[in-house]
Amino acid sequence: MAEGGAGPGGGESLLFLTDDQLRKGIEAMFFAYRGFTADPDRILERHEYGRAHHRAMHFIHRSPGTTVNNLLSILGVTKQSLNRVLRTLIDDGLVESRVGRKDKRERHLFLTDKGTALERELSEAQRGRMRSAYRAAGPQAVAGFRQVLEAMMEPEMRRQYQTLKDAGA
Amino acid sequence: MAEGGAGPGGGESLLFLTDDQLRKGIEAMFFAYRGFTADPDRILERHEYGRAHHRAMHFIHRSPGTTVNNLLSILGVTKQSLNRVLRTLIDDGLVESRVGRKDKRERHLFLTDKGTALERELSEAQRGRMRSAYRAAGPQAVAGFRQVLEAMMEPEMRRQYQTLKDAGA
DNA sequence: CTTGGAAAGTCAACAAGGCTGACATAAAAT
DNA sequence: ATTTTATGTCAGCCTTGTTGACTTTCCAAG
Repeated sequence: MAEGGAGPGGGESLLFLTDDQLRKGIEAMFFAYRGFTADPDRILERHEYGRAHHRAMHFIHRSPGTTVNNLLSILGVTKQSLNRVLRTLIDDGLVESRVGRKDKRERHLFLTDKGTALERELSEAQRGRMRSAYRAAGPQAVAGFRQVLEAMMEPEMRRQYQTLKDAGA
Repeated sequence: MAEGGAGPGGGESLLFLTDDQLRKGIEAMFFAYRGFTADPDRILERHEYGRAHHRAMHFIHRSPGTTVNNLLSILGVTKQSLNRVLRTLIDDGLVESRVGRKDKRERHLFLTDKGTALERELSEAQRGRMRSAYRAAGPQAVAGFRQVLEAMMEPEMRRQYQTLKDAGA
């Protein structure tokens, strides 16, 4: 099985971390991320949207009623950039923006039925690939995959991720 | 490679793959990739370059003397797009382009000393984060990480990755 | 109550880096 | 001699980042 050393005996950790091993990890991230986005990208192209629209829809679906500011901190882009994407989604009737009841400065975002349909199409494609990869690698590998990814995040993003993760669990 | 079922009780594979588990994997990829590129991005900004320059330098460093066409198929962009980046790197004296000895149509690409220095700065930052993540997660997790990523790649990119992986091993 | 600042969102304009299409050159292959 | 291949270049477009300036709303201090 894959080099890894692995097995029972974590003392090997140091041997393991040659620059070459690290480089392979870096390239694996690079190529895998391309695969990760490939299926949604093909669908988005047909609908004349981009990855930015997908990201917005994903997190609105994930946390319905979230505010623009919330979304900004999750996506890590400027509000102007997000706003452009959001505007086309609203104009096209995929997203609904409701003025806050308590604080009228806020806009609460929801997917419409049409938006929900596209989000499902996109996420089903993406989950399909993830499912195959998980099946091919096995449960133990999946646990390791998640551990390494989590350790790779910036602390602030890890907090965002944990919050989302816990909310959904 | 990891026998599909893995671990004690391969029967868990199916239970495991709820949409919620898959969604967490998707979000983990999203947030982790941001961390993955964060350090190089900061360095690149100081040098007035972008991620595209980093990618080109990485693979030229990885396979010195590679041709433009080779690089194109690895990076998966158009020649016009790559050329823009390559031209600035050549003009700035980070990359050298030598006419092929055997086939004079080809250009073989090399990092200059200056290019090597910047590449090292970038890759050291990136390896630093990868190393911490690997250490935090442990050798077994690393093996799983690599297995899942590999399974997630498009077949063509997996071939590219394997070739590079083997060449360096 | 009013006023001044902070917060949320919007509009305008610019830059990086993808893309396509058209075309030029040199070298290799037929 | 002709065609194909490898590379480079110009022009122009699109998406999605950016900053700066502005409006509306809220809240808190006077």
